[in-house]
Amino acid sequence: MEKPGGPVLRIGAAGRALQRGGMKKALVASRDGRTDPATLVLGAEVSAKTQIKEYKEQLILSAAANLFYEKGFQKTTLDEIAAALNMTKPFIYTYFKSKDALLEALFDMVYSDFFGKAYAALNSRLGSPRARLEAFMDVFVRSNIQQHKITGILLEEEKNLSADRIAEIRRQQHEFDQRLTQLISEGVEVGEFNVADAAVCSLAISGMVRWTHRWYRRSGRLSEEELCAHMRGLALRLVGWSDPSTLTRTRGRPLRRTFPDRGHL
Amino acid sequence: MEKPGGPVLRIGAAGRALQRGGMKKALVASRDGRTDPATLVLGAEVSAKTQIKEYKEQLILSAAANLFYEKGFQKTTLDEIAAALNMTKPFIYTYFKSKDALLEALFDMVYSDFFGKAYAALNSRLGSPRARLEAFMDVFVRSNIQQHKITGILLEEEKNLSADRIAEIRRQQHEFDQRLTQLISEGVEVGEFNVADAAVCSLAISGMVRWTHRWYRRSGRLSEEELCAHMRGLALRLVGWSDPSTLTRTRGRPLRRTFPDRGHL
DNA sequence: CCTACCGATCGGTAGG
DNA sequence: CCTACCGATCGGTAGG
Repeated sequence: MEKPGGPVLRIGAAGRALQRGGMKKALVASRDGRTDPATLVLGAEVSAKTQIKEYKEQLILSAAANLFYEKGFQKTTLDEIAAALNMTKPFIYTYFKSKDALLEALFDMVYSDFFGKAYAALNSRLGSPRARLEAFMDVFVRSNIQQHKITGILLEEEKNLSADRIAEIRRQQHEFDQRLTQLISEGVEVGEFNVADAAVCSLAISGMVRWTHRWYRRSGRLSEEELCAHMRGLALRLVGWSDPSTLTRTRGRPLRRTFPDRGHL
Repeated sequence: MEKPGGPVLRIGAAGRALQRGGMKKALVASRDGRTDPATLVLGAEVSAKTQIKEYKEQLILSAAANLFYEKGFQKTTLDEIAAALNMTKPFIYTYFKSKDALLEALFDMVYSDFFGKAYAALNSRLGSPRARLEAFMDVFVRSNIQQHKITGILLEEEKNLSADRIAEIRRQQHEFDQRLTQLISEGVEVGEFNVADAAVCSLAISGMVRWTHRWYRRSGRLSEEELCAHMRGLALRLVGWSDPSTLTRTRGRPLRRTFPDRGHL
């Protein structure tokens, strides 16, 4: 349902070169693998410079994210981030105005990417509540595991942001919860779902998914697809899904006749 | 199923006195409300001193926990903790040997209390898997909401502990996951539960419950009892519970005839 | 139980 | 893009 690898912190060939040989080799790898010829022809000098600038910002953020994930934001020093890039601290200050700005940039990247995709899945006018919930779960789970380092940072370093940013994040999180709750309520109205409290159910789903960043590893027993399938099935259980095509009604109440996750498990 | 208020950081009359008037008033409140006459008669001077010492440790930990929760461990200074107690920094050092020791003590308190209760519920030889799961959920949810500040600290400040302590915590967490998985597997074997992957199901339950510390407030819409009831019902859905007394078998497979959470919702 | 202090760390910058 | 540095913060302690 979604291509692997969002636009956030692609650590591909250049990222691996970075880990081996530092910033300079990474820039060479970048030119090899990522140059867009059209841009070079049309945009000439200026555009290439812009591209390199943005790429360096990505490399700095990538190094910062790795260290923030391993040691935490506060225990990571700018000298360490610079060392991971084979550079020195003032270099970072030519791209980011402060240590806090690095953390903010990481939040921006994930949030702008994730909410867009999640809301597209939740809101799509095509499809039953069940289909939309499944599409949403796919986005949600994949975002958590593909960006699992950044997901961890988002959860644990929130308090290091400015009060304004924290308020903004809480607002977005609240809207996210409301939209998922809304989808569940719609499912209840059309008789596909059956829940006592749509808000609690929505938060249960969020917790179940967000906790995965603590235990799931791509190198482990379950593939990404398998985890998604399990999580979709479990979400359908939480919303009390029943297939309208197979249910009969007893005193106005839908009676479940299939296992909600039979198709996946 | 469990009395409210575990032995961890009881912030009762003395704690409130602390917030109003600092350490000295809190000690007075302590003598009023908590003195055990038997101890005074038998243990005389020494025992009373020990009691006061332990009580001061509790007050320090309580002040530290509040600040760690609000600002995070690293951003909280010892001077701030001392100020919250109307004392100065060296006072804290007569009870704890370092800032890290404060965090470790908080972890110790919760872990020693919680795992004991949780394992008692999980292992009790009396009762069906369903009954044991419900008892466990009750302990798990209540622990999360009654100690919700400390629960938050446990989750977010783990990385500030020593490597040894982190390893120990991971080991305990892993054992916890395995025991819950074991209960689910037993339920599947006797036909009460129906899950594709007991380990994933167990982690889904943990995530669902642990996330509550992010959104549940006792002052909100749901009472503690109501939240517990919802969470029990949702856990039963996740494990695919079906009541053995009402199910019939079709090709060897139990067919669910009741809503797993009807009793609660 | 406090006053007064040390010493290390680290974010940030001047100047080239 | 680096060398070299400043200045503030803060955990921890001496001495009373």
